[in-house]
Amino acid sequence: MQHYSQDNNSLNPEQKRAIETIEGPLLIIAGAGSGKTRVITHRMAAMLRRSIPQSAILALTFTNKAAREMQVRVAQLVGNSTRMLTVSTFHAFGVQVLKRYIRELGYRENFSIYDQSDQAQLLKETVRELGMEDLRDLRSILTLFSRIKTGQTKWDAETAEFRRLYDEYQQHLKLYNAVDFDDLIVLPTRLMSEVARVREELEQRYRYVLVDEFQDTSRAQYRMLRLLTQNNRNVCVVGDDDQSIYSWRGAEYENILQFERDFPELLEIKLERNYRSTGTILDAANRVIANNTNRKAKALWTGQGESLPIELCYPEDEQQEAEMIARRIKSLAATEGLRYDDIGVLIRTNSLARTLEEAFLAENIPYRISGGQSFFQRQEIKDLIAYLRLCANLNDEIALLRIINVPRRGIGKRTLEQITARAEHSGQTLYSTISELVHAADSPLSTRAVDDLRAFFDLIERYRAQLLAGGKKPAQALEAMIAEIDYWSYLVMEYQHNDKIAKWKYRNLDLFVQMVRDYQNDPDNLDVGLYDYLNRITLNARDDQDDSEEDGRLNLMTIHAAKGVEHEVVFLAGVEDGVIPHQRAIADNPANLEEERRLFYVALTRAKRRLIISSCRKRKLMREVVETAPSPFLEEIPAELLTVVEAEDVVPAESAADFFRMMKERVR
DNA sequence: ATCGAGCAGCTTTTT
DNA sequence: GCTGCTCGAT
Repeated sequence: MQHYSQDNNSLNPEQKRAIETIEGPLLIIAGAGSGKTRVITHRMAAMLRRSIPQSAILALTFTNKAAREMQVRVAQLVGNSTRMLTVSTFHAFGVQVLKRYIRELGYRENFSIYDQSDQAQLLKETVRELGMEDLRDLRSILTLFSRIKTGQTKWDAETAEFRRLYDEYQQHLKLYNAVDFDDLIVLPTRLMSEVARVREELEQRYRYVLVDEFQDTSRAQYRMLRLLTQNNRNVCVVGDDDQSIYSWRGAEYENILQFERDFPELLEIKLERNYRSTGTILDAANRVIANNTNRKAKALWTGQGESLPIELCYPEDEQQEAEMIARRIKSLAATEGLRYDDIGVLIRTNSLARTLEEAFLAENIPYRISGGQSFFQRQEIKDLIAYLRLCANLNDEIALLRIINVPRRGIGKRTLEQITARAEHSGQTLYSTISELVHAADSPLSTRAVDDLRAFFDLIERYRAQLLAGGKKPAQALEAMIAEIDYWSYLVMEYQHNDKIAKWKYRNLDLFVQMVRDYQNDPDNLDVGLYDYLNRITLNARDDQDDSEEDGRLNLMTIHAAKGVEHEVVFLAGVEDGVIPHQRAIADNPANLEEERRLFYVALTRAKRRLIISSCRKRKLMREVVETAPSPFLEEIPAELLTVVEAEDVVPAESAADFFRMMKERVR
């Protein structure tokens, strides 16, 4: 398709070397578009050909999507099933380890995984319990907790006031038999360093470890990796410091330097030949990223000669920008025979998506959006999952609190307060307190409250038995439960003004049941149960769509989500000062400017052939329209690589009226 | 116990 | 311009 993409059978000498070096530590610095994925998958295939058993190989990726793709590609290369090969994210791997060994830490195997909204819920509850009125910024507190837990931050005078809250938060997690995302990394690490048997078993099994997107590993992840590999020393990491864009989540590309120190005998290979982009695009990207200090020297080059200039245009506002992009996409599809899925529209923040989506809808362009709210984050789905989670782990208080009165069953604030007080007093979990109250002869609650509670208790007990009993089909049980709790009536009640929403939500429940059914019918999942499914859902929060069914669609995504992706044509929208670099990102720390530049670099290098950048003169941000200036990064692209296009030239007219006037003139 | 009005805070990125 | 939360009224 692309005349300059790499031939399927040929590998350049560096790639070959990377693939054939199987033993010992290996550091691959892989520039954008240098065939990184290709090298990793071929390397794994080479390992298998040398009779290294699948089960001895562990490949760690950054997203679930990347993991799936890698697994498929290796399977294609070896022409065989790769079921015993472990390809997963750090977090999913952590779950596996915890499932096997978490007892050593005093948890049980049916632990729940708390995502950020569960965490926020738990934090709120903890704040309330400690009687701290000052709710302040929950999110920044959670960020602090995360940094404490992963060892990025230590308690100091400034943060001391939250220490008690943190301890309490931790205690609650344990009591609920729940772990948060950071625990998925931190607890396995602790297990490996504190329990000799765990580490021995793991390193005996995983004798060969690969890590993709190494520049985005956190310190905690690196610690885990080092423990796992420092005896075997067969560890291959692949990364590019110029593409490190997750420092806000704890990524430290300095891990590359640490790796060199910890594995001094390593072999370092640089992949600098770019097979993806035209010379123009690559040149622009190189020039931009050269403005960053503190990077590993690297010179990407391509065999490609001259090519299309990068287009730059300045629409009046986001409306005009969106229309321009939509029409341009249509004309590209018509004149150049491009498929919509050859095109990517990249944005810095999710909030920019809406206007673009409207324009695509208006122009009938099928699109898919990655990022944004996931299916599993929707209220109705979270409700259902909470039921399942409670059945799986009766201690999961966050799940219990979510659904104890959803749909309404008469267990209101007062009743709940009484139960909570009692539970706190006796140091027991809410659920066992409920069990006690339901069975007790004398109860401080009214008869009616007890009856309502008993109905709830019985419901959970019954479905718990059904859902967990081997052989029984969870999907059927789930379906029966939805009917029994009459979630439909609940939706009708809640959305009486808008039965469309109610219907839509109910349909989502159906979809969810279908997903559970598909999962339980998949022969690959025969040996796994409800817990595994729930865990998988939590970890798969974002990329949950069936990509296979989405062929032929335009890709609209954040730059973060675009990592590892490439497109023939890339539109880069909203390239304004304050959007990229994002104002918030540089406000608290000017050093973040370099990360914003890397982000811009990643965006540029997604394009193979054509790059179209737009920067609006005005933009509606929050509630008001503000004048915007072009991103300073644009000045870092040499002018001769750019051609400025008038938005009006691309878009026939600003309004329908103008459009018709023009048409008339033409006819005349 | 439930509902609705009014208000606050928010939109940086995600496993 | 939206969501989620609190509080007061029923």
